[in-house]
Amino acid sequence: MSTKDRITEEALTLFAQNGYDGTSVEQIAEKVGIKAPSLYKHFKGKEDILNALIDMTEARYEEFFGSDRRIGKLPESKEEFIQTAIQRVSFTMNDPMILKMRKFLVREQFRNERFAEITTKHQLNGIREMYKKIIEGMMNNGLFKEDDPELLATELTAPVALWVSQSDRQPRYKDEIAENIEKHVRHFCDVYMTA
Amino acid sequence: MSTKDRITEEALTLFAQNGYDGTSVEQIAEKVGIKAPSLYKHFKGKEDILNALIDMTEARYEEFFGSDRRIGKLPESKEEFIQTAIQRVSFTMNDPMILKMRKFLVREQFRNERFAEITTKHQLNGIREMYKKIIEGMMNNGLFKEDDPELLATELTAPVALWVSQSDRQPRYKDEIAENIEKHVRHFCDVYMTA
DNA sequence: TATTATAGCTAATGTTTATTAGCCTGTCAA
DNA sequence: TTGACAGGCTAATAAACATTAGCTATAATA
Repeated sequence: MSTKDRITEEALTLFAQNGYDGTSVEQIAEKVGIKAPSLYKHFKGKEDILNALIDMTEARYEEFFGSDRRIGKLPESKEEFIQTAIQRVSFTMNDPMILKMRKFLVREQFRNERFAEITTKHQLNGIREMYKKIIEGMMNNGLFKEDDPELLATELTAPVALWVSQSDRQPRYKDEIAENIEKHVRHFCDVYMTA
Repeated sequence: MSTKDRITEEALTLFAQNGYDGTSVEQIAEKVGIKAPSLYKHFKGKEDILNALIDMTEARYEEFFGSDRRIGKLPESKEEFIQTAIQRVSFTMNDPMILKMRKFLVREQFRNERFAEITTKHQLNGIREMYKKIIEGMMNNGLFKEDDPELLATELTAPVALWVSQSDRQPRYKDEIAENIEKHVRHFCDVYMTA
């Protein structure tokens, strides 16, 4: 892996842990295994790293959740819907890169408009839009009762998003949170799915 | 107002805006109208201010949302339930002190266990517990269909919490967010309330 | 009235931090 | 072989920062 990539990698880890203002250029350099001034051969300055990171975060997010291909084929039963939903959450909750990106965003969301916007997409609109499409499709297939897909997507994803952010903050409750999520998803399906 | 109180007040504003690490003791002093060294007549150091603030945040939170008296009398109709719910959200979203406390917590939630815990209570468990009690009571009065009050409370409050945090981040969408919240609350009531 | 505590101030200190200047070495193309 | 460049290094710099020392004036207290 190139030094430049190692820098962004370690910077993301540190920014997620201690925030941008709580991280020094020297700390980043040390983790990479170089001296701080060498870092300026790859980036113009500290803020340049931050901008590279937000670009990377956006790109990775797009890659993971953006494409319609991510939806894959529509679940054909209640149990399949539940399984894929839970599996998706588990991935989101445990993948180290996504976890870091989420903590990074939560910490820096107030830095400027762009950060705010990406944070909203990342933890609110993105996943909701995805489920809106899935639920819409499954409504057409008669697996969901007729209702507003947007509202249903919100009611499914919002509790999950909140619990995931709790697990970022208090990882020791992960198991309990996973249970809550499963219970919630099952209840949601009982209420809004047919049969 | 005492100088000590003015210090915590201005510190909260600045910490909410720029974070703890992004705020200098000098900035706080300037807003208060004193010089930085004078601040040490009231607090042992910067971290001492932080701790005073988290105490204050917890106390205010308890005051606003903690007591059972906050629940007041149970709503006696669907429309009353909706009205009080929306009114509560509007207060939460717009009260300047609560808004600052929330931004402060979101920014500093990873600082230590205590911050994490208070953040979870503040934006997750606290409000859910309150609505769990309300919904439980209204179930007994026949206004809600029989169901798990905890799950219903989650499904009501989680989307609201997420939208409120969006409005902290992107206040220009406040109106749209308020609309979404009202739509969501009405849909929730249509599904889970009787008649 | 004499004294003491409070709460402000200026000046200073030591540390941390981001960044720059300038040097050295290994790699690769001309 | 020469020359240029990439990417590392050390040393230095200037600014920001938290904090301390010590002075002073005012207000409360004895």
